[in-house]
Amino acid sequence: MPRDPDPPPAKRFKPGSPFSRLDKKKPGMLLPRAGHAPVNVDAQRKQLPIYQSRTQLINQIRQLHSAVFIGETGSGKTTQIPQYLYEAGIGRQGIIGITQPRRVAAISLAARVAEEKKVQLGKLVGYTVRFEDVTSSETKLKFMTDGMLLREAIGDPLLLRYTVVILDEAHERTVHTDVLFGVVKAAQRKRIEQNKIPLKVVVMSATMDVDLFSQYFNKSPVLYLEGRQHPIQIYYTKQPQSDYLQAALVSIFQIHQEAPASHDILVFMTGQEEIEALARTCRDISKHLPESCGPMTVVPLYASLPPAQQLRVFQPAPKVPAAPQTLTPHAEPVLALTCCLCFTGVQEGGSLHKHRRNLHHYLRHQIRDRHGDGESQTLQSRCNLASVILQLLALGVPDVLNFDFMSKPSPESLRTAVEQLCILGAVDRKDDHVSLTPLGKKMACFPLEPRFSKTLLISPDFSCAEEVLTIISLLSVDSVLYNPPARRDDVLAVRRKFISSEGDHMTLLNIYRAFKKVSGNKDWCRENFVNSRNMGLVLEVRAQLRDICIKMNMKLESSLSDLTNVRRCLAHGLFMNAAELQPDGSYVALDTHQPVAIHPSSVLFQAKPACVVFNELLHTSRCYMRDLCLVDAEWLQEAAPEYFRRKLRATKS
DNA sequence: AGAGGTGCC
Repeated sequence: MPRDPDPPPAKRFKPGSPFSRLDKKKPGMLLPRAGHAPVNVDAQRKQLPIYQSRTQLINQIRQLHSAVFIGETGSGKTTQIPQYLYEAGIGRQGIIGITQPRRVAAISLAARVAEEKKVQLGKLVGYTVRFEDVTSSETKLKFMTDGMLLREAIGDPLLLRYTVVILDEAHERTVHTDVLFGVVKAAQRKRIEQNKIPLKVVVMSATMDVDLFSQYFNKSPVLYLEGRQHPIQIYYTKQPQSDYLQAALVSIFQIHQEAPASHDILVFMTGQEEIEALARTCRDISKHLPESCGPMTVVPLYASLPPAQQLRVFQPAPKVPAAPQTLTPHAEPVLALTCCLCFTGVQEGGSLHKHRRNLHHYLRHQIRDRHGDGESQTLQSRCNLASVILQLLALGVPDVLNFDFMSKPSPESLRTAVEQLCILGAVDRKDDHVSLTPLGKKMACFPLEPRFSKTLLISPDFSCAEEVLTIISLLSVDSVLYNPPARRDDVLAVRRKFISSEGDHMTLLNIYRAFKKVSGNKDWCRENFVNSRNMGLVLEVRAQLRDICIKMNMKLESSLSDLTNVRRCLAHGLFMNAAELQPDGSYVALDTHQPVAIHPSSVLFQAKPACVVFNELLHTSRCYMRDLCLVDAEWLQEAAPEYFRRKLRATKS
């Protein structure tokens, strides 16, 4: 069928259009353009629209405890406001902390601001993300991930090192950022009550729906940051596009042909798979373009790329960065294509499923950005509330059930979370009062889900802490198993030598041990279809967890060849995630009695183990158990006799 | 007999 997408916006270049306005040579905005003539960063800073309102902004913030800023991407708010505050002497007694939802953003923003301040990164300007702390005693402007500040708050609930906390990208909310908001708000209130140096809170959002933020921070004023570096003009296609990937592709090459070579194109897509496919197609096509077109560099950008590759979008080149919806690089493209999806004309059965999934993905972001109601449900579904509750208790929040959440989780989900922590022995509950047990206190020290920190903490009782450290680290990162579909048979053949009939945990452990034997050899990884980057992360996570264990004086022993103890330990830690084989060959989860199935990726997929614990449940076409470990039913009983007695009663009644 | 989302500590 001939495809006839609407003429894309590039067709409409004409004098006075936003594109022709961009023809005026403007230096790159937020990031250095290495390779070009040296640019004057001071001059660049002064060109930012936000610079005009600098004095006014400073005067307003000086008088406020809290403020909410709305400024679109490109207004320069994230790089400039921290500097304005610092330059105006606001918060000089302490640190100005700027939180970001993502690591790459925290790192690249810090690098840019250090460049603007002409200082070495890690001195006046630094950043802190997991595994990387590029700060020093001199650091006054500190970019960090939200998660890092939340961790810091456990040791310092009043955030006394900070005089200003800037919560950036506030529109990208999760349960964790909601908790962070609550922690920051409480710290601010308590510091006033205790006559300590006040904490200024600045919330920055790219979207207009900031009423909730303003309300939450004591009806703080909302300040609008006018303008952006580059004007925006939105064009729509006249008709729905049956194949938005194809339409994007056509648009990309029309723009590439017509726009000046210095301009970049940014395409928003729904995920890694689409991004890689589009990048491949673009590269293929660009090889066969006439020379008059100029070269095209295609730079994919998504989270699972190595950070160095993610930063490539900031290098100057004619290029097409392809980014998922949630990742906005801090470069100003000449044109951003946001691809909306629709069902019209989607015919093939296989791709219908895919489109539906993508649409779902897309809508979720739309809904989350625009709609206040139902939001808390979306937020909850994305993360384990039990770990949030544990964290709150560790932060010293006295009444967790009535914590000042910006969007309150349902009482039922809160109850379930507390119940889970109770069963794990992390909390005690008397009437409505919930408190941390000594075990729970230790559990909160690990950057892990409660059931994993519990498993790790009891591992010395089974003399297998080293193995459990390894297994939990392996489960904490994206899979170390590399499964290119095109080489499926090779993968199966190579992996056979690691497979354990005791399940996925033991199989992963075998792979890790083999990897260590060859000292992390990259060729070995390639030959054995092991993702060496993720394996590298495993080593980092493991080292971090091990440090925490050592600080707690845990006895770190290895069970060596006998892995029964390891499985017993997993049974004792993961007993809430257990399932039993039924006479008809199906499985039932012992906790909820719901039917579950073994995920096809499990090494036990074709086996029929009588009793297993699993890592997580995946609700897709069915309810799948992922990462299974064979256990004895008796181990579960000895792990939590009371819990299983109750479960048994529930079954009978 | 058969899967597929993200980010963070």
